[in-house]
Amino acid sequence: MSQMQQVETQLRDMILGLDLGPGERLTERWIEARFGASRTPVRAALLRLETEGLVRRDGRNWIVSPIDLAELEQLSVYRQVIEVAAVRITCALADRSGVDVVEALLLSCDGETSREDWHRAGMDFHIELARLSGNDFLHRGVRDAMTRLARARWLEVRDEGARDRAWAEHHAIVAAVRAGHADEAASLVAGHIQGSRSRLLSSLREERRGLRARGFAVVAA
Amino acid sequence: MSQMQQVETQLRDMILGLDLGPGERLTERWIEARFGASRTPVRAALLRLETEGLVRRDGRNWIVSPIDLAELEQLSVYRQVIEVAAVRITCALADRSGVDVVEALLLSCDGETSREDWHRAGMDFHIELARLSGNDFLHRGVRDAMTRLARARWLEVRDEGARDRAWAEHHAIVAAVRAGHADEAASLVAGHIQGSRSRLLSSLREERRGLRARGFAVVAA
DNA sequence: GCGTCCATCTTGGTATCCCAAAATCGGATA
DNA sequence: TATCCGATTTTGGGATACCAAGATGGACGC
Repeated sequence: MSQMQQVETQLRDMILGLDLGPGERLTERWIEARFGASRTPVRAALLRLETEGLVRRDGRNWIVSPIDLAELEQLSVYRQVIEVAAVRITCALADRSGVDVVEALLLSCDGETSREDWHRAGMDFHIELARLSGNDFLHRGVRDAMTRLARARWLEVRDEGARDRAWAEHHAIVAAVRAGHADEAASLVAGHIQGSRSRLLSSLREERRGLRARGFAVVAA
Repeated sequence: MSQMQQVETQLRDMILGLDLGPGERLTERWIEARFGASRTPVRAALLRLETEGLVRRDGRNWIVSPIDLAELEQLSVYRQVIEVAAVRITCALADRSGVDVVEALLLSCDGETSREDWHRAGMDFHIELARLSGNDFLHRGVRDAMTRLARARWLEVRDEGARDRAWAEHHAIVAAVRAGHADEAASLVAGHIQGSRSRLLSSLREERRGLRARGFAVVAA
């Protein structure tokens, strides 16, 4: 694997894992030293992460993208649009056997599963579900949206109840898709995303002070 | 304007204007010489154009992205999903005065207008229409999709009838959005995109031999 | 004539160097 | 002590040097 890809993935992991706080300044030279690469791959990685929305420019400088509540709201609307469209397309397919793979993602989580793995499986569920549509743009759209949402979801305070409810909704979606019930699947997906959105945003709005105190830039809606 | 941005925009214009044929190989050193910049800005430009889908890697090399009929088909589905969603959102807004700007785009074209300007106005209509929704992700999604479609639309053989019909459909969409008739606007947009898609694809499929003869890589569906 | 193999050239990947602009820090001054 | 100003450092943008891997091509052997 080339150094550029190494820098890119490691930096992405640090950002998504909140090792680098939202709003934190990044210097090319710090990254260079941190990962033992030269500036060329570092700059390439930053350019790619910029298009993913994980990093952005602040004047001449680089910063880790702040958490922007308005952006999260728009993102949820976008997700709702494309995920609903994706399941509708999937329901219209003759071969929907791919749902098994998606269901396996759900079944892989139980009481022993770490918080990290729940988090990842939650993202992958939506990404893989969209992939079943066979439309790369819907798939990539969901993937990009989930990437941008990842840090916020990590920050969200979730009770176990919410997690179990989300998992139940995921199962219901799988069942509807498997049965090919497009309208039902669409409304389940829409409702699920709507619910995630309101929980996420209200949680973040409550937590906002505490997060800023931790040095995390959280931009209001 | 920085050199990187110059290289990026000029290279993009050459690709979209078909001065660089689909499938053509690009070497960093050729671009460097062509634009009088060094490899640093050249590489940055290539990385950004890669995320726009205008350029891609072929092994270790760079090539101008071929025209991929399967991709165009998926792209049209994606467009349909997000553009319909965008006009529905716009129709639900209290203030829809932004449609005037979009309508002005249509009115700026007449018999004297060059083919280039018609082409650009056709793209901008859809992009600006999506922007009215106020959702950045829908807006960017449409912008990216139109960028990827641009070369194919350029290649399409269009009679003046098709162009006028498209313009009439655009006007109808504007009227429906202004009146706030969401369902009507949605079905007009869906129909318009559907029609564009079938005309575009059938035209390209017919032209495919000729295009390949001109050295343009056209990948089948 | 044809295929194979080795020298050579080209290419992208990486490291490093230079530069101009911006930020920073210290000291002089009011 | 507060403030202003300039020297110094730091930063990103750009240019260039170097390298390894892959492509190319021509000579040699069959």
